[in-house]
Amino acid sequence: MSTTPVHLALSVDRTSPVPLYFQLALQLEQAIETGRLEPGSLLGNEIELAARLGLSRPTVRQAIGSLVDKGLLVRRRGVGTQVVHSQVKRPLELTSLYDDLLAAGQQPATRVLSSATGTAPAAVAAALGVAPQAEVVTVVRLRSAHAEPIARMVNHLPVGLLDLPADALEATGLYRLMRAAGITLHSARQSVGARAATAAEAELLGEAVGAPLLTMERVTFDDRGRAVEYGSHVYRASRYSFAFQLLVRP
Amino acid sequence: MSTTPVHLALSVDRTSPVPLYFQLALQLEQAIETGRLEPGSLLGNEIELAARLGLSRPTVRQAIGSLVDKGLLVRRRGVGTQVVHSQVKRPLELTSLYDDLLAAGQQPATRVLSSATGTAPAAVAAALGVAPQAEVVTVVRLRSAHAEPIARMVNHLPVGLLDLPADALEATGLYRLMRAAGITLHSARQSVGARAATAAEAELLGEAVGAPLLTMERVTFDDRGRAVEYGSHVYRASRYSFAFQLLVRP
DNA sequence: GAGTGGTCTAGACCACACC
DNA sequence: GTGTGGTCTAGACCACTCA
Repeated sequence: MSTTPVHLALSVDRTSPVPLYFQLALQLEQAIETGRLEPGSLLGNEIELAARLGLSRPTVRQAIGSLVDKGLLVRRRGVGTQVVHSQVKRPLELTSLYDDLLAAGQQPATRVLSSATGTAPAAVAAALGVAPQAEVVTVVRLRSAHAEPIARMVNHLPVGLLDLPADALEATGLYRLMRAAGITLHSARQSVGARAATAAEAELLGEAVGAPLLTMERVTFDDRGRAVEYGSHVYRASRYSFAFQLLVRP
Repeated sequence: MSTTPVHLALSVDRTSPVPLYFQLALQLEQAIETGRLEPGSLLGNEIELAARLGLSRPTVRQAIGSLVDKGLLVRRRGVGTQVVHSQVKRPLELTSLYDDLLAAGQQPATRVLSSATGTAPAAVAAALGVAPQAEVVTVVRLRSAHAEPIARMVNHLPVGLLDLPADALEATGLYRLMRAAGITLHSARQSVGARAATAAEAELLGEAVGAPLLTMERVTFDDRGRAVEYGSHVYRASRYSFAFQLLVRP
């Protein structure tokens, strides 16, 4: 007999267009986040849960499985399904400096330093997977928060992919513009390092020459496999660092 | 009628203890990696694939779904399942410097500079979630490749979790020791930044004072939610950077 | 309209953990 | 031995895409 350790008010609405497994996953996730489902507590077995909700077991498993993938639950054969103890925030996402700053309660501001179309340098063309002398749009932006410069961001995009009016770029982030244009971001390959600031960078960012800068290069692909953006950014190490959570592959 | 765009030699062995969906996923993944399934090609519909292999559709879906989660395939309703164009290597894993260097063909060498048990500083205790004056093991290592120093790594672990003989630490990586001890790593929260080298760091790593260093702090949790390790590492920016691929959450 | 993936059901047997 | 998750089946209907 199962002990049904927690009595949650779970229910599904079969008239809703939202998939049943998704409704259940949503409610479980909320119960975990609000603490109604305590860390370490057992969820009760899948069969009983399915019976209680009038669902089939595969549907319940699909809901639970999605939360296991998110790292919120852990399944143990012969034991049961438990809520993870550690506070999993969110696994690493395609971080957007704009959104990061917003989330941190800072007010991001952007100044477009230049925006031009021209032939791609060899390294950029290779990263984007376009012909060596193909035309690309190059945008250089200075991102600040609280009137303090944070980063210089250089982006290259294939021409014709997206309109990039300066006022839109100064009002929001590049990824938001892409998503709004119907581009589905799929994956990115990125590299994070550090180096000393050049004279020009020091001047622009208000650091000393030789000050440590955090660097990131990133190629982003959409779901058709097209490279949609190549970025090469430098951040003031004194003002910014990347923080993220990641899950170990099972 | 479906066009069956690719003729793959797929088969499953029902006498094997390996799950059928996993066998299929493995073969599809291999076909993608070797190029037999070309980027952009359609996989053929799930029903037919199931019939061809003598499997049920849910089993085939489970195999395909696992590759979609890995970012190797993209499903489009009404269209089919396609191989992604971009070469997805592996999503971000819990990177181990030891394994990174091995994979890069370098020969990692480790020197244990110190290893001691003592009361945890407040910041360390907070990160590990142990009592403020609890005992922790602190290990300091110098990691090199090709006789060139790469990083200084400082790790704190709860006492009693794991035996850490110096010779084992010099022969392999910390995470490998943990896994071998039956610890299942689950998630990690980490932060990557940069700063200038102190005199001691410069001396140890063979850099100039003030040279840019890449820093990483990381707390790692096991599947029971216990913090099993807190690390604070510095890398020579001139010799190392983090490269990884990530998937956009769907 | 034809073809695809998305969702869902009601069972079944197995492998593993724990008592 | 008992209870759990892990795997698998053979269907079904729906929603979306594209011609």
